[in-house]
Amino acid sequence: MEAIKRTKIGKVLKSESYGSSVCVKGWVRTKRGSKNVAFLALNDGSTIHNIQIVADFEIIDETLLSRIHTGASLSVIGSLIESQGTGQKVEVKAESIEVLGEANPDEYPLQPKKHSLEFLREKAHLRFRTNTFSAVFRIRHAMAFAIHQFFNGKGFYYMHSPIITGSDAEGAGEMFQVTTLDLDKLPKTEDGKVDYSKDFFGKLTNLTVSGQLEGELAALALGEIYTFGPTFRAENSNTSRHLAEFWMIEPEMAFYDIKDNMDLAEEMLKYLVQYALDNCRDDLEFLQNRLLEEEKLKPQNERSDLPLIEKLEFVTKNDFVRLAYTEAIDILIKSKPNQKGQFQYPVEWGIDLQSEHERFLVEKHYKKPVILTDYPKQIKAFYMKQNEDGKTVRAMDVLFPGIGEIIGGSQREESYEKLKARIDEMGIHEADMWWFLETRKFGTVPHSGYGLGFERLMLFVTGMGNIRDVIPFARTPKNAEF
RNA sequence: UCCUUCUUAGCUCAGUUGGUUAGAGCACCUGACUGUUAAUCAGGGGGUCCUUGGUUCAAGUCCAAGAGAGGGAGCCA
Repeated sequence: MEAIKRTKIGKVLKSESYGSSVCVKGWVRTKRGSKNVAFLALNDGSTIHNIQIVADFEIIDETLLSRIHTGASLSVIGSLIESQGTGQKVEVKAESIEVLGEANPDEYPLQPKKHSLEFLREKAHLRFRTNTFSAVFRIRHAMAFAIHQFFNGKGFYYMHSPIITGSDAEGAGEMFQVTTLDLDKLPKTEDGKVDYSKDFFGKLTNLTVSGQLEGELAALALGEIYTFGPTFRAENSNTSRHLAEFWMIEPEMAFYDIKDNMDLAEEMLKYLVQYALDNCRDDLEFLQNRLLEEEKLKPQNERSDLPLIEKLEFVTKNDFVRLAYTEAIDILIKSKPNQKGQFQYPVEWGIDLQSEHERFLVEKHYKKPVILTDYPKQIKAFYMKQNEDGKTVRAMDVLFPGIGEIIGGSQREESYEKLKARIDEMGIHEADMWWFLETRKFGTVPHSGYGLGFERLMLFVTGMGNIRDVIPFARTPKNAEF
């Protein structure tokens, strides 16, 4: 038979050229049979939907069909016809089927049924082949693409901050050390310490915990930049919201004050959510239905207020609440759970807000995203701009329902003296920070920036509950399989 | 790292106050069925009850330690 060019299944399903010959390739999701005919659901990743292949035993050899099970890969040539069944509009009546790769049903772990996410986490190499994960990773692509589109459209430059860093002053968490030294035979200095001058870079180096400091350097010349890359934290965090390796978007903007910063963050989040609504409809609908099914098993009070798509639409249509830390503490002190002593951690000015406090503000009190600003300086990083009150800094955290902090940022301290004083106060090694300080010495300007956790955005957009399920291969304590 | 729950067939799970041969549904194999929608119906094969040690006449079940996983917390994005 003459070769026909493959058409992706997403396109075939939208076609109405009945009678035309098509070639589709993909992986079998289910096989159903009766006496004279078999039905194969075929998926190639181009859409959440499968194409139904009809294999008439008078045309397709039954021994060939016996080699086909869930998971097998096929190339099918046939004619596109209007479906005689009710579940789909079009289907392919097979004229020839080539088995590209068999999948032994005794060994292939995926079945045409619901698997637990925990089970699929251990089969991360195959979970792309499930509806849920193919939807999640198509959306992940769309979000990454939309981020570039958003910033490019605003004249931001995509800046590549280094992955390996020689400064340990970033202060965002425990770091992974990078070395080529032989750990069994470490070179030592005279006083018995490791001699890093013998290491690859001639000094102690780590994987980055943030591209922010380098991002600031670029912003103070290019104007508006963003980074988007992997970030590494060696924290022993075992939660559904933390990874040891995750992706972060960090815009830095010259001449932006804290309000400009908040405006940008809000506009960006709404743009991204709207992009998903406009471009990932089928996948969102699938994930929404999946969540609704899952929630049927939960007691009423644990169910979410809105279905996924309505929740996303709500975010795009409503302004975020903007609130100073001091006001937030007031609200919390006067709140019912506090009056009734239901908070585990007591509320008073100066504390770092705990999950339970953030959740109260976002999920109970306002029921919408909240941007908190002007935190006490003691609980925030050294580079944040100090307010005139001497007590607070121009930090901003964007809090989302169900997720908590999705963005953390601030206006940056542009005064050389104030920044240096803060570095001294916090005991940061000044010699490592000379380059950062020089930007404030030479032509300093007010500027701002923030960090968006890409996987936390993914949690929100997909409605998934565990961050390990929105990144292809999760790196967490005691787990770097695949 | 802390608190808590869990670990039984390939998957999801049941297994009573400790008791004799450990079960179900799905998946797989065989057969039936005139186009199915996670097809259906009948039959069949399939077990290191997470590991180690202990208590007991007897442990899937009780106790201890360890491993792994889930949920919550801390750290944060």
